Amino acid sequence: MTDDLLSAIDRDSYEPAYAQLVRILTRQIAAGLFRPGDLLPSEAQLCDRYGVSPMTVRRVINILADQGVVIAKQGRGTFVKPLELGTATFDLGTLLQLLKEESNSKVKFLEARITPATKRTAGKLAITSGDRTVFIRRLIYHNEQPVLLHREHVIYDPSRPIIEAEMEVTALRGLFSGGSKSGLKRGELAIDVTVLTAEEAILLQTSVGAPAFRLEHIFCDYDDRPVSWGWFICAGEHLRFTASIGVYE
Amino acid sequence: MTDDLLSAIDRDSYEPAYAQLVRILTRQIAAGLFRPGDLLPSEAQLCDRYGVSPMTVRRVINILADQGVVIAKQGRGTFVKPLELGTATFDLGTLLQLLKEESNSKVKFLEARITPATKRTAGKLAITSGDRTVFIRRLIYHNEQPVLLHREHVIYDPSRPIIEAEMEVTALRGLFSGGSKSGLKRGELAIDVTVLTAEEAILLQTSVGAPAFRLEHIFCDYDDRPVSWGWFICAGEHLRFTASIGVYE
DNA sequence: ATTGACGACTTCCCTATATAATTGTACAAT
DNA sequence: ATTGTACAATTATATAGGGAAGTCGTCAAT
Repeated sequence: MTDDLLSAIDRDSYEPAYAQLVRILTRQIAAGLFRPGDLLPSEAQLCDRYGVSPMTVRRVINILADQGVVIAKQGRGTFVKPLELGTATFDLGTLLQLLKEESNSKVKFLEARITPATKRTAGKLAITSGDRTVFIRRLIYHNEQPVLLHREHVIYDPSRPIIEAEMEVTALRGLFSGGSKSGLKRGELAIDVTVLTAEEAILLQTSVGAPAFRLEHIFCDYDDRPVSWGWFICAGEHLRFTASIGVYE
Repeated sequence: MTDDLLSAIDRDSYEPAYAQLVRILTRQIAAGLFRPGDLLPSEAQLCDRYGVSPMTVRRVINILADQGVVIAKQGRGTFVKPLELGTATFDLGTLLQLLKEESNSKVKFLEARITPATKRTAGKLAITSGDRTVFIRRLIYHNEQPVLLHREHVIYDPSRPIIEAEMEVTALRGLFSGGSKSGLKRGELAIDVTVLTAEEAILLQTSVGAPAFRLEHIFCDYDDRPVSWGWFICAGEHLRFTASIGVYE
């Protein structure tokens, strides 16, 4: 208790004042000193209490607010937010970490050929059915073990000089680390569940019917035209998305 | 072009200056005026260009930076970030939206009984095997159709007054909207894939072996002790996680 | 009892200014 | 060639304060 009350900004620290105050308030909330629904001290009070300027306190409140820890209501005060499932966010960090370590991972090209677009592919890429696309299949290994199967359709259009660069980017390495000259503007991702087909099971060296993630992606260029559509298949045993909600000290 | 160059802060607008500038810069980036890797105008230049104070520009840069659109490097400048898969974040918004509309969704209690903890449950809840827990099974309907199956183990310990409140919170409604008096501090979530067992398939009125999401959760109280462990099962056909990366105007 | 005006308090937005920290360059000294 | 120094440009942090806008209670007028 007294520890929390005695906590103060250390002016000699390399840690900026605002960061220290974020830490202090977060810890106080985590310790239960302020519970969900409680009113935090007003900004003026925090200024006096910690000897910082209003702008600094505002900055701290803003940070806590878009961390989702508190919510500030004009004219009323700043309140501690309760635990909400909806605030949980999952990312691809775990998936990508596997592949970041170059040494342990490698990519095997299975196939790359030019083929007319099916109706479905044409729909996804906003082209007309029968237009030519480059179809690519890759197998990504981690520790000598196949983990990801990647299928992708890339628009084949010699009139677009972008294409060449796309192929680079789509070379996975670029996709993950983000090549600077990509010419890609945005992408849409979606996660589905599926069960492995016979072909997929063989490639991924596991059993048919096993549950798997399917990560679909579409990338668009600066004219908002789709350039590539594809998806990764990953057996469930190799992947898990995790998230945390609430306050962590 | 000229449109982008002529764009200015409207002082009479209700939209704050910082928000307007975020919008302006975002649109310029989305339009390809600044490409990945490019250097943005310096903060001083932006001040002159748009007639705002340095603090306001700093706020704008900060917002863009933690949106992942740009990255500011001290002493060098602010750069436009390339597209990176790792920045994609998925949330439970779609899942929860289904259940927010009270009218279309209802919860059916299947079971709630006190039972000794198995080894696995004890491990998850950090109690000793054989301790009593409350086991709960629920079925969540949306539009008269079963969508989610929920299983949960809650610690049964009369000496903890929290328990009573937990039961409230765990009453789903509270879980989603976040009861203010929850007494819960934090939670861990994980998404797995699985295939439906016979029992699950019957309850969810779909077929055995169908792929499904499994959303596991553990909630802890203010002493960091686990209070409840459980998971939702959702057939894949009803759920899809989506995310976007890149710049949206 | 209801309404309306006022004031106290709060968060929100913005300006103006100053100082520190980091980086890169140019140039002189070694 | 390498090193060191000085300088300019940049972002990062912080101070001090003012006005706008929202909320809530008080108190007088109706």
